[in-house]
Parts: sequence; structure tokens; C-alpha cells
Amino acid sequence: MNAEPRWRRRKADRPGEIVAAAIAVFTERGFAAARIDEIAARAGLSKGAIYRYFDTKEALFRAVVTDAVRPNVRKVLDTAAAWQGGVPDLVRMLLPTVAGLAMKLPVGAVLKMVIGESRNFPELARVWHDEVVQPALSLLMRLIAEGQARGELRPGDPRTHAFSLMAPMLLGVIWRETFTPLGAGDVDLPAVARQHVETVLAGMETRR
Amino acid sequence: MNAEPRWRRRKADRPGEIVAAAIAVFTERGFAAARIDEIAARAGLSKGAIYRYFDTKEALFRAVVTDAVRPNVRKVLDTAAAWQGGVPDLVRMLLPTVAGLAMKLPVGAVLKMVIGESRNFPELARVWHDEVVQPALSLLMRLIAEGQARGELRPGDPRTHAFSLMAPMLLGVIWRETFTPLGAGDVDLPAVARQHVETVLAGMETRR
Amino acid sequence: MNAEPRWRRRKADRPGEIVAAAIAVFTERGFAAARIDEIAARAGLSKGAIYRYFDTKEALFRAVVTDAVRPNVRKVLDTAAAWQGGVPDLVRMLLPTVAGLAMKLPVGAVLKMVIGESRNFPELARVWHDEVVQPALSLLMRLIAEGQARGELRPGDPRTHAFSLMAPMLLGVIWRETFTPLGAGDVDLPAVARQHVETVLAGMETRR
Amino acid sequence: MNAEPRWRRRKADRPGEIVAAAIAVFTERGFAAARIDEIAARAGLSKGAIYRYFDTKEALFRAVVTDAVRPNVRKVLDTAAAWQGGVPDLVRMLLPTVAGLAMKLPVGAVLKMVIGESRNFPELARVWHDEVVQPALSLLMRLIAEGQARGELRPGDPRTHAFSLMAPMLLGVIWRETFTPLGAGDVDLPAVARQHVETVLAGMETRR
DNA sequence: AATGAATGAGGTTTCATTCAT
DNA sequence: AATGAATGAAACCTCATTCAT
Repeated sequence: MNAEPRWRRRKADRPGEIVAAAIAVFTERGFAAARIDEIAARAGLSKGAIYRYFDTKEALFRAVVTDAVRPNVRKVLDTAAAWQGGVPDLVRMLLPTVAGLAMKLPVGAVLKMVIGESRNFPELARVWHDEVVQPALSLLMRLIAEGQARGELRPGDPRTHAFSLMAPMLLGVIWRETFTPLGAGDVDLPAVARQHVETVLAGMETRR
Repeated sequence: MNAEPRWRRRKADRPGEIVAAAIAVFTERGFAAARIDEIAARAGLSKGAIYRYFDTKEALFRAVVTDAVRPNVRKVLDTAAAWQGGVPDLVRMLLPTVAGLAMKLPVGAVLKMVIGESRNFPELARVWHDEVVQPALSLLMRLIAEGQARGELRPGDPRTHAFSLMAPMLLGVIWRETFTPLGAGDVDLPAVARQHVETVLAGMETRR
Repeated sequence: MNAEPRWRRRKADRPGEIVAAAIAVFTERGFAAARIDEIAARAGLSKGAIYRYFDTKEALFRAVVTDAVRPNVRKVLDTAAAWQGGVPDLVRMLLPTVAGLAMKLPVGAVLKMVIGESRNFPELARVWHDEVVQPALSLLMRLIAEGQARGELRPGDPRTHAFSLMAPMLLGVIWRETFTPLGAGDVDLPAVARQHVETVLAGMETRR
Repeated sequence: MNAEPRWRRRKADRPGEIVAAAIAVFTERGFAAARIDEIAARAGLSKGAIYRYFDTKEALFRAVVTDAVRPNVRKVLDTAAAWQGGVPDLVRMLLPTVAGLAMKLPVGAVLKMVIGESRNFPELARVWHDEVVQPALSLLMRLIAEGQARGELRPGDPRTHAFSLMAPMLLGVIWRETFTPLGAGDVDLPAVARQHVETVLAGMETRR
């Protein structure tokens, strides 16, 4: 009689589908303005079904924030940790790679939310700090210190040097989320990465 | 008995007091979680009185975001526009100045909100873009192009160069709002400014 | 592989098992706070299976309230109806018997629910009235009237006399459900029965 | 233009009006089935206004249970504590008084709820135990012990004697709430009190 | 000009019930 | 006969906004 069943069983796929829908809605509206209704609709579910997989709106938000980036960060860090050559060349490789990732993953939107909701969800900011920011920063600082010890890089506080290296990439990511949708010029992250890395390395390397 | 009605006191100050209270609450809680009740209480008023000065919560939010920074930006821009010497020296002066301002004004908190609410309040992001970001960026780009024309600075896309120069300051501001409250190490903005400006200028200047 | 489908096991027992689980959950939580999920879990079934045996939560509730006591009441009433000796001695036997039953059956908990839900489920209160309360009361009233006719008992409204006889037992049952779990002293129902029956019979019997 | 204002200020009267409406709805439906909407409507208010006076539905429920009886209990206990004559005569006065109060106050309905919700709101059962039941029981037990010491009353556990005295009154109250609305015969509490007190005293007094 | 009681729309969450498997 | 994913109708509670005082 009725051609279309009201719903179909898909338990295994559901969490992923819900998180995908939630990423879209949360990043578009922010935590508070996101409505469970809309997430459910985009996931092709009823509101109540969401609660089979996530106990609260906050739990869903946490899942979004943690799932969105963690896997990709590992990959980058592992590559860097396994690097054999000199520090400057590693940096030359690393920044464009990160720029490429940032272009295709929802990093920017999630980062925006982590920043925006850090007061209301300190734990999420902590997750990002502990799993994304701190590891990346530590790795960079260690590499810079090594480069300085080997005489490849000029002296200076390694943490600040790391800021000098990474900041334009992150700012570009935020820019693309915040100002580009308004009609402000887009940012070509890989291009920025290429030019910036050369500029800053020229200022950091001992011989050129 | 009391001949003086209690609200005769101040009058013209009210809007400013309300905005001041609103800055505190909005930056502490974000737009959605901020309650008019609390803003009113901090302004020493009743909830209803707020509506005599601002039609809606959004209007108050707009006032906060617009008023919070505009005046200070002008000052910096005017100083820079009036600069007579070479571009590198201007930059050497500018970054620490900005760093100092960012330490005492609520720029970071408001910037965080502008970023976080940019999807829900595009006009606010636009205000910031048009009144803060774009003017500063334009000025910097013009200066850089001039420096390049005069042979003081190496070639390269001026906009990216501007990013290379400013990004660590802005990222530091955001960091202090997002991660420092969690116990992550603080960022000494003026120190970052001093080291970064020398590093990046060493990579930008033609002769050193 | 597994030739035996898992639900082939029992079959006829199911309703009884469900009611048993439901008694536990309903008496622990009350009607509204009882969740079908929990009843199903305790019965070793899934939620959906419950609906094969009971159309609604209310239907299950009705089954609980009706089944919980009916069989036991019959026994007591039959014993009393078959009594051959004098009324006072019957009462001396009856009250401790009832007290003993009340100690091991969930009468108290179910009585509590019948009382608590009587407005929302008048029919259940009616079942209890018609099948438990009224028969017992009628029997007692008839016996008392007979005793008065034979000169064994003093005059007075038989219904009130029946109240005088039975009330402490019922109140004790309720007390044990309501106040004892809070740490209030327990009630030794049989002991109360023994003392009360002697006190009240001393006031009812014509010669002592 | 508009003859009737949408609402009128009546802050001081509100809590009482709300509790009165809540008593009606809670006692009619029980805690879970009572809807704030209906309480508000009966109090002539909107749903939201309730929350200006009571933080949660539970808080309102607590207010109902505590407010409904406390004042009246005090009065009875004080009268009894000030009694000068013999114990039997005090009891002869006390029971009809209690019966009269129970006829005009919502004691029965509230008692029913305390019993029905004791598992979900143990603290309310405790309030009733501590403020109503225990004081009354203690007083009675003390009076009975005094009567026994003076030789007016026969020996026996005072607590059980107190049960023997009071139980029919309480049971009558519950009966009137549970079975009378169904068409079962009403209980004339004062009449029950008069006959019961004589019956039971005849069994308790040493000389008659 | 100011108050704060009252409104009412809207959101999250729960859970009895249904139904594809 | 059984499962449990999915539905959808409430219900509680919040809070920006209004308006009688």
C-alpha cells in the first residue's frame, strides 16, 4: 500500500550521520542558536531519535568538537615527528600541508566555535588545547630548539618563534570563516603559507 | 520625605553605563547566554529600564561591539597615517603599541564574540571588518607597497606580508581569551611583539 | 547455525513474568514514574515485546493491581465464611492472619498505589473496593451483627465497629510503606494485631 | 480603549493564590499528572508567572504539602498539651475535634499524596512524619503512659494503644478520598469518632 | 524615568507507542 | 514471537519583551 516506509533501520551509520548534520548546524549557528530540530531534520531523523545516540545537546556538541579534528591532527604530528632532514625544510613542507588540510576540513568552523564557546564549555577548549594546540606547539618548539642548537636557526624564544610561524595560517582559517562570507576577499591559504614560510624563515635562518 | 526621586540622579550617563555593564556580561557569557537581567543588575538598573535605551537585546549587542573598539582604532590609524620615517621603523613602533592596547582594552573578548557570532550577526562582523580590520590592513598594505617601491622591503604579496606581520598579535589576543583561563601558559603580548617584529623584518628587509 | 530461536523458550509464562516485573517497578516508582523500559528489562524482555501482551501501560497497571491481591483475599474470606465458633474468637484468629499475609505480600505497596492513583484510575479503586474492601467489610459487618444478635457483642453501628477492628492493621501496612523507609520505627504488625484485638474486644464484648 | 488590562499587579497575594490553585490540581491529579498550565490557569496567571514564585514544580509541590496542614496541627497539639483533666476525657474530646478538622480541611487529599509520592519525594513524607505524625503520636503515647501510671488505663504498649485510638480516623479520611467518590458509602467521621472512642476506651480503661 | 510582575513563544528532553526487520 | 530504532506528542522551564503602576 504505502511505498515508502516511515523510517529505515540504520543503527550503525546513525551516529556518524548525526554528527555530520550537527557539524553543519553548529558551525552555521553556534551552539546556542543551533536547534536539535534542525540537526534531526538534516540527519533525516525525528528530534527524539537524536537522544538515542546523544544524551544531551551538550554531549552532541562535544562529539562534534572532538570528532571533527582529532584524527587529522595525529596524521600531521606523526609525519612531522618522523622527519629526518633539517628543521627549515620540515617547516617548508609542514605549513602548506596544514594549509591544504584546512581548506577541505571543517577546522575553521569548529575552531571558531571552540573560541566562541570557550567560556561556556571550557572542557572543549581544553580538549582542543590538549589534543591539537599544545602537541603542535610542543613539536614546533622542540624542532626550533633543535634547529637553534644545530646552528640552523637564530636565537630567540622558541614559543614566540612558533607563533611567528603558525599564526598567519590560523588567522587565515578564522578569516575565511568570519569575513569571507561577508564578501571580504578570500584568503588563499596555500599561497599565504608559501610566501609566509619563506619570509619568516629568511628572518630565522642563520645563513641564506 | 525624600524629595529627590531616585532616578533623577544621572541621566545622560545611562547609555554608557549600560553598555559598560553589557560589555562585561556579553564578553563573559557570549551573546546567547547573557541575560538582560544580569546586565541590568550590573548597571544598577531594573530590567525594564534597559528597554528605554535599547530596543532589543540585539541592539544592545550591536552597541557593545561597535562602541568597544572604534575609538581606539582611530587613534592607532591616525598615528600610523601621520608617520614620516621608513616603513620598517613604523612597524617596529606599531606592533608593541597595539600589543599594549590589547592588554588593557577588552579587544580580545569582543573579537572572540565577533568571531563566534559572525554567522548570526553578519553586520557586526562587517562593522569590525569595515572599521577595524580593513582600515588597518589597507594601511599596512599601502605602507608595505611603499616600502617595496622604495627598495626597503623585498617583493611579495603585500596582503600576505601584512598577515605575516600582524597575525601573531591577533592570535595572542585570542589565545589569552581562550586558553589562558584554562591554565595554559599566558602570552606576553609585548614580548611577542618585540621578537616577532625583528624576526619578520629580518626576512622582509632588503639589507640588514 | 542456531536452530532454536531464542524466544521459543517459555511462552505461556510470559504474562505472569511481566506482571511480576511490573509489580516490582510500579510499587517502587508509582505509576507515572515507572518506565516500560525498566519493566521489560526486569522481565528479561525488550520493550516492544511487552505490547504483545498488554496494549498500554495502563492495561499493565490494571493487571498488576487486580492480580496482586485477589487470590489471597479469597482465601481469607473463605476461611472466615466457614468459621463455626463465636465471633470474638474468629476475630482473634483473623487479625493475626491478615497481619501475617501483609508482611509477606506486596499488599502495602499496591494499596499505596491504589490510594495514590485513585483519582486517575477510579476503576482500579473500584476493583479494590469491590473485590477486596467491600467483601471483607461486609463479612465483618455480618459477623458483628450476628454477634450482637447473640448477645456476644455490645450494640453499635457494625460498620464503625468493623473500622475499629481493622483500621490499625491497614494503617500499619501503609505506615510500613511510607514512613519506615525514612528511618521511622518499624511496625510489628502481628504484635499490633495481638494487642489491638484484645483491647478492642474488651470494649466490644458484653462480658469479660 | 481597552477596558480590561491584561493583568493586574498583586504580588503579595500571588503565592497564596498559587498554592491554593496548586492544592486543587495536585490533589485532583497527583504530582506527576498535574500540569503547571492548569495550576496557572486556575490561579488566573500564565504558566511563566508561576516560576516567579516557585523555582520548580517540585518546589511548588513542597509548598503545598507543607502549607496545607502545618498550622492546623499546631493548634490541636497545643490544646492537647494544655489539657488538665484525665486522659480518657481528653481522648473523648480530641478525636471528634480531629474528625471535625478533617472534614473541612484538605488533609485527606494531601495525606493521600504524601502516601502516594513518598517514594519519589521522601522529604515530604519526612515533613509529614516529623511535623504531623510523630508529634501527635508522641503526645498520645505520653498521655497513655501517664494514664497507665495513674491507673486509669490498662497496661499495653503505648504506641500500639495510640494506633488503636487513631487508626479509624485516619482510615476514614483516606476512605473518603479514595472510595467515596466512586459511590461507595460516605464515612461520617465525627460519628465514627464518637462510637470508636467509647468502644476502645471501654477496652482500655481500668474501671467502668 | 523607572520598576518588576506578567506574558508567551520557543527550546530541550522524556517516553509510551509503533513498526520494519 | 521478539527486537529496538524511530516517532511525536507532551511537559517543564527560560527569558526577551511588554506594560500597569
